[in-house]
Amino acid sequence: MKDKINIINLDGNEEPFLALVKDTIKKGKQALVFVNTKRRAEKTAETIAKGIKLNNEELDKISDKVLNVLTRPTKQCKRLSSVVKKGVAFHHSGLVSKQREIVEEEFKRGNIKIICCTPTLAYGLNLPAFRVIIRDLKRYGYRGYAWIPVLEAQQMFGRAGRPKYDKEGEAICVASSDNEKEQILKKYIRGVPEDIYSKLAVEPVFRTYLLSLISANIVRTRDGLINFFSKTFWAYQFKDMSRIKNMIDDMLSKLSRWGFIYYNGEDDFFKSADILNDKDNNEITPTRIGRRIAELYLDPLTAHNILEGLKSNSEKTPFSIVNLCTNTLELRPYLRVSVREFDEMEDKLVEFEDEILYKIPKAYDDDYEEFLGSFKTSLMFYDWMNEMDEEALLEKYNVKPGELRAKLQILDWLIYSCHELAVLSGDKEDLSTINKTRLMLKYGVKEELLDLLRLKGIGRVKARKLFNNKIKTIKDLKKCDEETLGLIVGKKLAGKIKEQVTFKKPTLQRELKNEKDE
DNA sequence: GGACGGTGAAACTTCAGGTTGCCTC
DNA sequence: GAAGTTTCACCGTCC
Repeated sequence: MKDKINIINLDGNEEPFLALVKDTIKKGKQALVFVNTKRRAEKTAETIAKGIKLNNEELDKISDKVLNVLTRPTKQCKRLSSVVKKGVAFHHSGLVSKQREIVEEEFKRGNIKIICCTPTLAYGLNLPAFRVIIRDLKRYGYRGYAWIPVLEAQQMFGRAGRPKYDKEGEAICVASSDNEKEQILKKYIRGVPEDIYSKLAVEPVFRTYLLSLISANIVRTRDGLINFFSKTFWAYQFKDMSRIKNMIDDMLSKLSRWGFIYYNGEDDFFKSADILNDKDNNEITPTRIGRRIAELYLDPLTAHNILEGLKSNSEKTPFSIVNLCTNTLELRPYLRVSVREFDEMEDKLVEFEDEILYKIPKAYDDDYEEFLGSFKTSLMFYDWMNEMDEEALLEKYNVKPGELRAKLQILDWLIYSCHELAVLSGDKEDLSTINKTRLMLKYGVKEELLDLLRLKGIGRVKARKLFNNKIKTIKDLKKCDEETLGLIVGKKLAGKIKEQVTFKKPTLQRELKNEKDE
């Protein structure tokens, strides 16, 4: 297909993107509007919803569905629900996954006409529209406010034109001045995409792959590893094989020092690899822990730090486990600690100091700010475990429901990994605290509610209700008559609960079941 | 005189996303 | 860079 480039000059008072959106709907087509922040995605969706006349029963139903995805709708749920009524939606990582699914599905079905989104929708998903409007080609990043990469813009352009429905598609960049128009033409239309670089050179990626190659029995000697990496795109691009060899040696040495690999013929598992470098073809074997780390897809450094933390003499508490697992690369980026919060964080730090299982950096250290960020993130998890109201928690930490869920999911995986590491390192003492912590996080409850949560149909809210009515255990539930129970949790659920406690023994299996978003 | 509320300017803050990861009846 | 949020000075009103 041949690309056609047109420049449209819009005049009038209306915002250009609004005029474009209205035109799309008039044509009976759909559009994606790309913007540079989550907030802007929501605001733009609201502006569009106000500016168009679209409403039908089907949309009312979808709006309702979107509103009631969580037990209690958050501000964001209400906002999304109200724009969906008009056939408009916003889409970004802050949405709960169920809501994202609904928005995508209903766009495919043609019910939702316009989606205002961040780049989430440019990747992976097959969500083509007749028209793609790129409202923002600049975004705040590590280099300040700057143009987005050409590759990314092209990825967005590529969403336009639906193979089955349209012969062609339109990708429209919005410029705010003549000068900007020229820049956009030069960079994105006539320009060349950026080079692609191998990610293998990034240390966490490199060490993870190195361990998994050994662990999966793909390569078992130093020579073999060098040979393997010499054939990668990284080596092709990087060219300097001697530096790559050094990196491999350094990493092997670390992995063996951490006890994740050993060299055959050596009885000391922890002997440093650099002593053994001359034995190029000496077989490298993963230790049991090393193999498990690779299976868990954990970064070996994370695993090492968790193991060191577990070795600490301090007593393990739910907070200390959460904090240990939060202070990892996997949970980055951490929440930001603003200047205003600095003092508050330091006060909290004094309060929780004894529960931190690793060395706290000094205030003048380079990594102190990063540490405070991870500390703040663990405080958010701690509030969640202490049953803080979800809306209040989102507000306090300035996060969106989807982001909280995503972070909780990663933490769950890390705490499971922590459990596995504790088992393999023979640390039986801490297992029950680790398991307990994982459950408290899964349901967002204090320890005292865990017994009640073994039953189906009871979540954090109902369990708290029962507990506050002095029904604290399964035993209490057995004693309580169905009528009284019905007054607390509703008639229907009371019956179900009674059935569970009378006939079946509640299983703990439910506890670790995947219950998405709730 | 002092407490209080409203107003607007100035200062400050924030800003995308993420493969696939483990367990499971 | 832009939009939203917080802070603060200033002013008028009321008791």
